[in-house]
Amino acid sequence: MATHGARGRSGGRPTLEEVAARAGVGRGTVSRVINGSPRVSDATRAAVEAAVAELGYVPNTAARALAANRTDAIALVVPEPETRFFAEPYFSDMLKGVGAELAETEMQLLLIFAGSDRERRRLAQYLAAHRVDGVLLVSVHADDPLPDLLAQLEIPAVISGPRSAAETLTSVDSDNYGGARSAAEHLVSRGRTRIAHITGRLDVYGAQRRVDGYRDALRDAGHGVDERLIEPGDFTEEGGARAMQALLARCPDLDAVFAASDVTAAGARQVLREEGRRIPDDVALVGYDDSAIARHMEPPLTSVRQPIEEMGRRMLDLLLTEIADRRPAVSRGLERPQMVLQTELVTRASS
Amino acid sequence: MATHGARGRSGGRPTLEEVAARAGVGRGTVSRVINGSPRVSDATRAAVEAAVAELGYVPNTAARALAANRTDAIALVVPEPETRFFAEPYFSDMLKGVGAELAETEMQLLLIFAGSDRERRRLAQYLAAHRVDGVLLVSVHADDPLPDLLAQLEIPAVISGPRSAAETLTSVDSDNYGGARSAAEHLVSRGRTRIAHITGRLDVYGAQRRVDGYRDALRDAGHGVDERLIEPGDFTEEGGARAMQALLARCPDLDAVFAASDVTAAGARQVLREEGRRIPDDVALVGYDDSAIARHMEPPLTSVRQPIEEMGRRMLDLLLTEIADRRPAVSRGLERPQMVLQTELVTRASS
DNA sequence: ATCACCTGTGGGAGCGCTCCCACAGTACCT
DNA sequence: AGGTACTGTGGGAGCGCTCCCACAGGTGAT
Repeated sequence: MATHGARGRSGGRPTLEEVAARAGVGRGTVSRVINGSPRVSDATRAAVEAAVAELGYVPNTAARALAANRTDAIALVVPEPETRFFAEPYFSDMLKGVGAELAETEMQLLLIFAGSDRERRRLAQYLAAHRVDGVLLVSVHADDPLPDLLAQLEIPAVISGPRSAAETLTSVDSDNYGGARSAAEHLVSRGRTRIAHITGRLDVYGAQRRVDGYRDALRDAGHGVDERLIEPGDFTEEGGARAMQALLARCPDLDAVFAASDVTAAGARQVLREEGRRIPDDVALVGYDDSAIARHMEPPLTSVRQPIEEMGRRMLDLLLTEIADRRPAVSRGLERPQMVLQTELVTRASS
Repeated sequence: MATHGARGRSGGRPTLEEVAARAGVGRGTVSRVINGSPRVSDATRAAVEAAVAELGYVPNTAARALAANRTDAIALVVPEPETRFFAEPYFSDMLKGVGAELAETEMQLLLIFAGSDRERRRLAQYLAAHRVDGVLLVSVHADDPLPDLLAQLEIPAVISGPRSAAETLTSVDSDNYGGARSAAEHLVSRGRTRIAHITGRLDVYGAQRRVDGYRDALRDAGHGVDERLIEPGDFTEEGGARAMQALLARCPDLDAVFAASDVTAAGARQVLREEGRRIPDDVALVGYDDSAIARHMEPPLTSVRQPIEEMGRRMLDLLLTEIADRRPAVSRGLERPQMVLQTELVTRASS
């Protein structure tokens, strides 16, 4: 077996050097072919490709990473316990979008949960070691230090819901304001006048924007805003039930509810039913997300659809661009892109 | 800034060399401390650790991987489309077990779906590049070529359900035979005499073993086995419904059904209900997996519990051992461990 | 005093790539 | 003929580690 090098290798994987020897060219040329550089003649390229095929050459990722100072991997970081990840379709849809887009590339996707303190410490260590070229961040709360850590380490990152209007990271979001507004306007157009809102977690910026949209829609419709019709929730089913109880106790005359998520709406529905209110006859109900829950609810739930898969795809696009530009946009003095995708109201029997 | 080396570096991450200089020791010594070698004096170790802390040194994974020829990463390969992964609690439980055990180590877990042909080709490439030190394989069908590829590449691997009694890979499994047997015996003890079985996909070895357990239990109870009471399913809800219809048409006198999964049982329940059979009064129903579905079914479903999380933990244990031994067990002439975990029948109102 | 044998340490060589400089060859101007 | 500019190519240097050989210094036997 014709190998060179001092340490006798035992017929392991072929190296660039061996491919070069076989093709009768230099190391640099093989590298150029492997990496798709245009500065190679057609004949040479063909010879190299033949040698690669004959030897079954596969580049050594570690060597490449060391020499080129990149990893060809990106992380999808979910700052939640795994349980929530599996429970909420939001995440799997996002993953699907990212995965689909990523299949076009040579990049590797890592899924990292950072729900517990321990996991977060691990993640920090991981990022400090620069084991990924970029990070996709979903579901981040307003006070999360993760984005700052990323900025400090100069790791390209894209966030799925900005933390505030002044988000410094590149972000992709759906139009929470517009979505909420369309839901409230829809209820107004159905002749409802006492429209309540169960909010999401208010430390999530998008939840605040939904409240804004709801408020503005009612005000512009000339209904005015009754603050007693607004009850905070937390995106969960129990939170929705709790809020619904509070609302019914406070305003028994309400005739519609706009919930900040489908899961919240499910909790509200349960309480409405127990209290003998018919949906939609007595109380119209609208949710947010247009998840499977909405379609399977009894009656089927009107809901605001977010293009989550597309958000995933766009996030990846933006991240890859940032990585290609090799620096976070801010350190190049550019403004961070803030992409906002439109929502769509899906009308069903509940309203 | 005190850096050496020809290519002027711009104050990037500290290297081993810099830590060594700071601690006043050699490169080798720092490496020994980092890797926990015992051959270092306490004083030196302390000095190195101080330097590491001061400089915020984090080892460069790529360099380590290149020099040591390992990646410190393992893959959990799911030969299914992502959709099924999220739909079936089996996978997330398994992931939880693996994740918990892995948190103890420095290893990185990759989640890889290989449902489509395209994804499988990608995976093959990935494995050929030896980008992971080992592989955890779940839900593999009898004719899957993946295990052979792994063996050929000499990548340590552990499989979650053996493909056959002659599985060549290290495997972890629950006692499908015993689990099915306990389910059937339970129905017998409840006085049922016409006990049907809806099987799983029969190209999955575990599904076959469940049929065996069912058969033996009935035979040993002196009931004999009526082959018309066995109907093939495929672990899905639709499959369960279809099989239930066939069974009712063929054997209207059946008084119990043992389904190969909870999801299958859910499909069967739907049909039984439509046909006006009461559960458990007319027909007793038993499932398999003891998933959330079983607890939430109406009536709650008796089911065979598999310790899936523990299976995940055990798989990881075995894999890490094999990696530490640095060769797949078979090439060292050892017999592959075949670990089998016990199941437990959880009795509820459906039987 | 000599030898053997520990423990702890330093540093050369090498892992398999990419980057980049150097240079041969060709083409097209002055 | 000489200059300039490009294309295609080879190969040195270096990425930041681990591995391992060499060796200093100590200890206890002969």
